[in-house]
Amino acid sequence: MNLKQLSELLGLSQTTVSRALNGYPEVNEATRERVLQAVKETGYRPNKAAQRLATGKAGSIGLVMPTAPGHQSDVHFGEFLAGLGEEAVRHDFHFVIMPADPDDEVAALRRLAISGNVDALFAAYMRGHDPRLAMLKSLSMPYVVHGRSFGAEPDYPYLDIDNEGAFYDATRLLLQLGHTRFALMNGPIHLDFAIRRKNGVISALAERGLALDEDCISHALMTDEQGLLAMEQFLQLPERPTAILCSSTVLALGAIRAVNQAGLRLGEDISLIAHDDVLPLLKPENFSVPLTTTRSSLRAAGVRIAQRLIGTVKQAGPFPDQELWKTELIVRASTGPAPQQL
Amino acid sequence: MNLKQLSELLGLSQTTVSRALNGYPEVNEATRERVLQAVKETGYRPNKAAQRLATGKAGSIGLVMPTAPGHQSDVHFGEFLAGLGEEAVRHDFHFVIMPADPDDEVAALRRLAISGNVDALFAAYMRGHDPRLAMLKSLSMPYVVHGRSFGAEPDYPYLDIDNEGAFYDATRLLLQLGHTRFALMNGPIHLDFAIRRKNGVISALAERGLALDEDCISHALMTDEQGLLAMEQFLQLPERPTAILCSSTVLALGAIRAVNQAGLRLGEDISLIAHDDVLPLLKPENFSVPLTTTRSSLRAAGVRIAQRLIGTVKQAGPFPDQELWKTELIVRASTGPAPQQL
DNA sequence: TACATAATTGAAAGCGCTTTGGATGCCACT
DNA sequence: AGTGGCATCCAAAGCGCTTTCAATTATGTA
Repeated sequence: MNLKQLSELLGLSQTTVSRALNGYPEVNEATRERVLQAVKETGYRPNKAAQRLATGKAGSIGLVMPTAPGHQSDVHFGEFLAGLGEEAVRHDFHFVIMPADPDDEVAALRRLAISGNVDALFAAYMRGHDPRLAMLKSLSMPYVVHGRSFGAEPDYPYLDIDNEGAFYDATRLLLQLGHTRFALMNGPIHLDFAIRRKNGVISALAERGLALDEDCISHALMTDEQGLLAMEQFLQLPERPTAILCSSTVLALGAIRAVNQAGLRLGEDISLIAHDDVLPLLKPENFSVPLTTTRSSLRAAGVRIAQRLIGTVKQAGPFPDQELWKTELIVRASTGPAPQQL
Repeated sequence: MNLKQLSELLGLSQTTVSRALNGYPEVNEATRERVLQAVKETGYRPNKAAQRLATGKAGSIGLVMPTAPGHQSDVHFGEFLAGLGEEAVRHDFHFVIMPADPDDEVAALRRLAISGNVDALFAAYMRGHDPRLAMLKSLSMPYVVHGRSFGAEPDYPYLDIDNEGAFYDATRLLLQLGHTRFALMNGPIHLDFAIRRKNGVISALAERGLALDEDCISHALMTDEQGLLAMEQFLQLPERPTAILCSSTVLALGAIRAVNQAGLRLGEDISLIAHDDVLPLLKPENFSVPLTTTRSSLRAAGVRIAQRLIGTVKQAGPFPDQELWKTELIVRASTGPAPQQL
């Protein structure tokens, strides 16, 4: 069943039927009713490819999924996608996911844009001086970036959380509890959020005249395995840190195992604050010692970005170009006063 | 730059240029070279929407992502997607992801098929007597199902792992170690794999004249939280089970926490075997007591399904319609001889 | 040399939709 | 009666590609 058949069935022109379906005003209400009724009866669905060819609009947003043989799938990606999806489903939008080698993201993004398969683009895992920004700007297609790109002019549409503020606040709390020896378990240093979180820690420490030793920083993929390794390193330092800032609850998972294996007690010998993306899989309140966290829902960010993207495509009102979400600092049992010096 | 412009530039007809690009044999090699060269210079990219409209092929496979406000995102989904992606990227395929309410999957699948946006479909999270099978069969579109549907005639293309065999083998191992009191922490009972795994356990026990008590079975979402709760229940039973079969390492995470909190030792007081989907996030060898597992890579399954789907669309040789992968039983420290009766 | 055959190329007809640029009829108002 | 305005509707021209059918040229055969 296509438009032509439907219009013949109704004794109307394709034009009128098309207009009736797309809500144009110049069609008689009675006629519109008749068309809608016929659609219901016949189960007619417009062919998207034809619609797209005619309008240029696709009803979909494109994103690049970093993947490669051996590339670890990322829990955070799935969670964010769920948020995007939750909103997309309300507007009958879908995603076109272009899998791409992580080294090939710029090209993949361009391919996606040129393919004509998408109306808007989305990019995440931003890096410092990210080359994708220039590429996105050069396209005449709406886009929103999740995160920011350190070092780049902030003149692009983004949604980010206040990573620096989060880790600044977390560090301050630990300072107030009397800690003086800090360590940071961070994500890969080329990623924007890692840079900012590190800056947050450093500036809070600087206010007390403290510095963050290079030995007390780890940059690694955010897996529990890396968390374990990093923490083992920290614990072997001559001046063992007592306060740990941790970029993910996933890292914390491994870190805490290391703490336990060393016979130390979390929240007493070692205080730890992790950033919590609100992954359903890893609830900080369910850890055997519940985790103090800086919290911001990754999924909520997905919902919001989908809103902005879809809204822009549908020309539904202006959206703020830049949004910076504050995080919450939630205190649980993994933080406590610094142990007394012996 | 479109086909017309390109062909004018070359002084050829659109027909010839199109043929040159799509590898048709009836075009002179010299001409083809000339065309390919021009494409490189101009950066011409065929408009996918037009291509699709003309051919009916879209170069994409469709899948439904179960999602809804409050619906937990699933680590397993992301991992599987990564596998699909890894293969898709090799063939310049992409995905169209249709987010849908879990109760609405049949309709979502149909919408996806009718939309004309995809060449093939994929369905997962199969249930017993799954209604999607009839729907998929009625479509004239290639599809592959991940998992099977218990109770339905197995005449549809699927890739599944031998869930029953896996849990049968695991149970047998525990029996050989002298265990007699078993419990099963399973996924939601409506899911196919849960049904089969339960059957595997029951049939292995039956061979020794043992039965699985209803109190010793839990069916729940596979989160660590549910794992914790289920294990707490088990531990309070008058005849505490000593052997636990567990449908996911995620469940095991919570279960083990409960074991520790009860002051019991894993691998001594309690033996546990979990099914391992090879999630990068949760490696069983990294658990504080490394886990004995039945193993089958979810990601590998994704790769294989993408292969079959894409291969079918491209008409690249026949593929087996039904595949059943054996799992590996890998023994680590979480299993040990049954504790002596006191 | 004449004719069948193979190798190349093109013109044009769609694919199913949207949208431009009229038609048409009806009404109110000069 | 004549005019302009309005509400409806339609014919037809694309959107950019593939593919059928036909034309043209080159090659081989008798």
